[in-house]
Parts: sequence; C-alpha cells; structure tokens
Amino acid sequence: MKEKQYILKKSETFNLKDIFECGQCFRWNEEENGSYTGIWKENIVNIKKEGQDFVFTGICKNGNFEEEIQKYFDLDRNYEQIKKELAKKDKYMKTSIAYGKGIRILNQDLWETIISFIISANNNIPRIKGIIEKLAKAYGNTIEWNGKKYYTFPTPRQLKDVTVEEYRKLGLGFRDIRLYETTKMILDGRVDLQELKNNPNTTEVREKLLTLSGVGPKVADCILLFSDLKRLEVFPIDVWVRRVMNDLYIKNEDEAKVSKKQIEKIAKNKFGNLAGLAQQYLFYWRREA
DNA sequence: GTCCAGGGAATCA
DNA sequence: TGATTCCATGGA
Repeated sequence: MKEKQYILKKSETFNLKDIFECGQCFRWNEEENGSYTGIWKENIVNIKKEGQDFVFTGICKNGNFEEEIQKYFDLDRNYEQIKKELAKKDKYMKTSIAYGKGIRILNQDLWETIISFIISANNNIPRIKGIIEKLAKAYGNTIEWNGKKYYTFPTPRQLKDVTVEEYRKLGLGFRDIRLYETTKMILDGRVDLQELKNNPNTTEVREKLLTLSGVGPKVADCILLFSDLKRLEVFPIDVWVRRVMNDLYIKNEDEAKVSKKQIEKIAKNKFGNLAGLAQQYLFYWRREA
C-alpha cells in the first residue's frame, strides 16, 4: 500500500496531546519522538508536529486520505467559535478551555465506540486500551506498516462466533457477557446502526442505545458524543465530571450525595447545545491539571 | 490488604 | 424514581 501524506498548517484548535489524552479514544499511542500513531477503520496514521505544522503520514485502504482525516478529526467544524462561545459562560470554562485548547472531538466509528465504552465501565484507561488492543489482535485484520503490525477493530461479523469464555480470557472481566449480547443484538438487527445515524432525534437514538447490553446512561452519552453520531449536546457524567461539577458549581460537602439530575440541569442551563464540549474541557482539565 | 478505575444491572424500598 | 450491592481485573 502506498504511503500518503497530509499537512495541517498551524492551528490554535489542534493539539495532539489534548486530542488523544482527553479520554475520548483508546487506540492512539505516543511514540518516543512525541508523535502519535493510531488506527481507525483501515487507516494507520502517524502525526508529527514539525515546527508549527502537523504532518500526517500513513496508509489508507479505502477512500481519500485527506478526506478521511478531515472527517475523523472534525476539521470542518469551527472550534474557535465554539471555544469563544463557551468561554463567555464563566471563569471556569475560560480556564478549562485554555488548558485543553487543542481538543477536537473525533468522529469515531459508531460500532467501535459502542464496544469500547462498554469495556470502559468501571475500568481505567490503560486497561481499557489493553483490552481493546487484545480484541483487535485476536479478531481484527492485520495491516503491516513500516515493519510493524497493526490490527483493525473487529467488525460485528468478526465477533459473531466469539464465546463469553473467550472474552473472559482476554481480560474483559464481568463485561464479557455484555459484549456478547450487544454484538448479537446488532448482528440480528434489533439495533440498526445505520438507522441511528440517520435519526436526528437525539433522545430517540439515546433510548435505542440504552437497550443494548452494558450500555447505561453514561456509556450512551459517550457514544453519542464521541462517535460519528456526534451529538454535541449530551453531557456524560462519570466520577470525574461529578467531581468537577460539584467542586465548581454545587459545592456539596459530600460529593456522593450530588444527584445526576442536579448536574444535568446545571449543564443544560449553562452550556445548552454545547454541553458535550464543555464536559470534555472540564473533564480533561480536572483529570490532568 | 485496600482502594480505585470515563458504570451497568439486578434487587428492593 | 432512588439507593444498595455485586460484578473481574490490575495497578497504585
């Protein structure tokens, strides 16, 4: 396969660490030279910052290299405008946006995002990454690039005959049955992924996602926000978001007593249809800074 | 040994 | 609806 290249000129809304370490994706890894290499669909790409520019080098089996990149990295969206809008809300938004100013919300494959965030339940990011890598190595396709092997995320069909026991051996723990059941539901059409993409009604799509095994409110919202469903108005609430929302806005001395509804209400009133972006700036800032 | 991790589902009030 | 409890696993 022929290696391709794409160059993104200096940008105030594109930063490798912010994009790949903000918790939205699990298949990008930092190289020794500070660049990142990752895989999505059949694309394997390394991104290296050269001076002020970003150099994308890699292979692309289907489609146009540049178009694939523009879509995946959400390059057509005006993040400068979004940041400006959110920064007006309050000093905390201003601070968190300044910290994660290069975040972009990726358009990740819906199926891959569903499975990845089912695995994320009550789990930590390094282990989530490890499990997904093992899953890809066991059941995905192998692509070689620069003498290294990479593995595509397995399709629903590639997981069709995988047993619960085999999942357990990969280290999935109690999530094994969830993966098994959800794969079945998608394969037999009880949940039609293409239909979800075509449905503009986020509430309806969310309801449908919640029928999947292992998908609760938080995972559903992550899927809505981080996949190519790209619903920026949802507000996933995990332990970190609960923490930061309580610290900043609610100030309950017992964090565990803060209800989801309380948080949701504040998020909606304050951030409106950009709540998902706000959530991501707050999450990244609270977890890293 | 204990606690925690981008929670969900079952159970019970 | 809302609160509790259990669920594998690995690292700190």
